[in-house]
Amino acid sequence: MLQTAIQARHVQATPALWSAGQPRSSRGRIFETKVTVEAGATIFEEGAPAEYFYKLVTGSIRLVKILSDGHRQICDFHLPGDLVGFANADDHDFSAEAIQPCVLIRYRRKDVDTLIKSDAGFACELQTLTAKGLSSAYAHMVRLCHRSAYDRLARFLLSMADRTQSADGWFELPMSRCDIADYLGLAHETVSRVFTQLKKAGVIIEPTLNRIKLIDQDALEDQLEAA
Amino acid sequence: MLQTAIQARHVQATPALWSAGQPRSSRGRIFETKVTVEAGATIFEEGAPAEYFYKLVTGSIRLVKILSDGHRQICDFHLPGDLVGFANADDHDFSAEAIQPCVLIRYRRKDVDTLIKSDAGFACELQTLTAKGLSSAYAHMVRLCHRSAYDRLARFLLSMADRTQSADGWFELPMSRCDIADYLGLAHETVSRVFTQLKKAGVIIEPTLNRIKLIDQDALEDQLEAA
DNA sequence: CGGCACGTTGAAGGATCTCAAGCTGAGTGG
DNA sequence: CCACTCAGCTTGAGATCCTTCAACGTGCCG
Repeated sequence: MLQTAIQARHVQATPALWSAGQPRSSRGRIFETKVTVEAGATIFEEGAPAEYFYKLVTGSIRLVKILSDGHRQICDFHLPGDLVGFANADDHDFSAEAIQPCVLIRYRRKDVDTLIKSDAGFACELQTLTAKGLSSAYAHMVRLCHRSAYDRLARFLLSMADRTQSADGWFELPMSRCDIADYLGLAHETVSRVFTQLKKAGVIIEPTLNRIKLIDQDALEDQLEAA
Repeated sequence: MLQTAIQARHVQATPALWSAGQPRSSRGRIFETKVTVEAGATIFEEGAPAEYFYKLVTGSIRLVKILSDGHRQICDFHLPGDLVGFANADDHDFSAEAIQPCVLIRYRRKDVDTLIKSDAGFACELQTLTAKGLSSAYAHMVRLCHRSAYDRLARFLLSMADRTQSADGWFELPMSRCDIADYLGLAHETVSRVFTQLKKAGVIIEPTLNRIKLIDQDALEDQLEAA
């Protein structure tokens, strides 16, 4: 079992990690805590009381739910800038697992109301980030409702490219084929098959595992449009 | 073509529709507008500038996206109390269509920052509602990732029962079989087949179309757990 | 009565899942 | 340096479930 190794320290004089240059505080109270976790660590567990929520600074995270039949489902991948663990419920509906080493800013959920009331800038940003999360959740539903495995994977790659690709068009998938399968609602064998199909068709190149470039992004988008 | 027939009037002296008994206002400005739409009307259109967002008071709404291949997808059903049209983007990603006659409270998006800053109670409630939307979006993903049509529909019915059933266990589905199919990523024929399967198995009864009672909700939940 | 929208049912075909086996690369220990 | 192991990835073959196409039923409304 991977043991969670969370190192936390209060942010006293760090450079701008949130919107402001100064750590969020009020009347001497510190509301932000910087947290570091290693790859594979569990940040919070499904079913546990939702004491904290986080903003991801570096690294990547998967939101996992284990279904009663033992299947694993991934509901979201979080990248830097995303809000993590801000669900409605008192308990977490999902586990959050670090795919890579991560740095996060941690907030106490019960401070939310205080923070919103004392800091309108925080309130606005929190609102914007939550709405962004909702918007990306809807985008994922659109992917999931596409019948064909090819469509789902192609659209997933396009969105990952949008989120993470560098100027030369290359990007790195932090997650495994299994993670992708559990995210797209496919068997991992199917994901693998579609990957080779995409490579054979010259749609993508992948010289080493998970290092990817879309050969003709526009053509791929058009193809998905037309289909 | 169904024409949108939106009747709007400023809320001057209505009973409590939002959290407070008084319409939201600040320095003499009115921020809330009550809006009435008839069944089938489009409240806002995919691609249009997102000038307003809404809180649904009565009625039901579907969030629709037309895919490039002509397929229609429904990303969400909204019931009273839900926030509608609060996406991140400047333009709406989806159309919102009234399934039943609806009453909504309308807000101007560009007033959001002002409202958050001037009214902490509003800010907190907005935040809570958005998080609730995110949470229900994740719940829907879990449904969508279930392979079998039976599972998807059964879980959908359970969630609709949770949201809308009265004390005696009966509830009314406001949407058509086609709507459900487009929501669950299934063919409408498949939805129809599973409905008859559920009825023959004695899991549900449906004396008139869309008026439903779950015979043994716990047993159904257990069955889905076990599967 | 006819038209229409919606729902149901049947049959055939196809896409994905499951099970099973082989492959690759990294890490380990002799 | 090589053999071994293990996890993750790839590939193959058959079975299953859903989709598609098509026909029919039902209720509503002019």
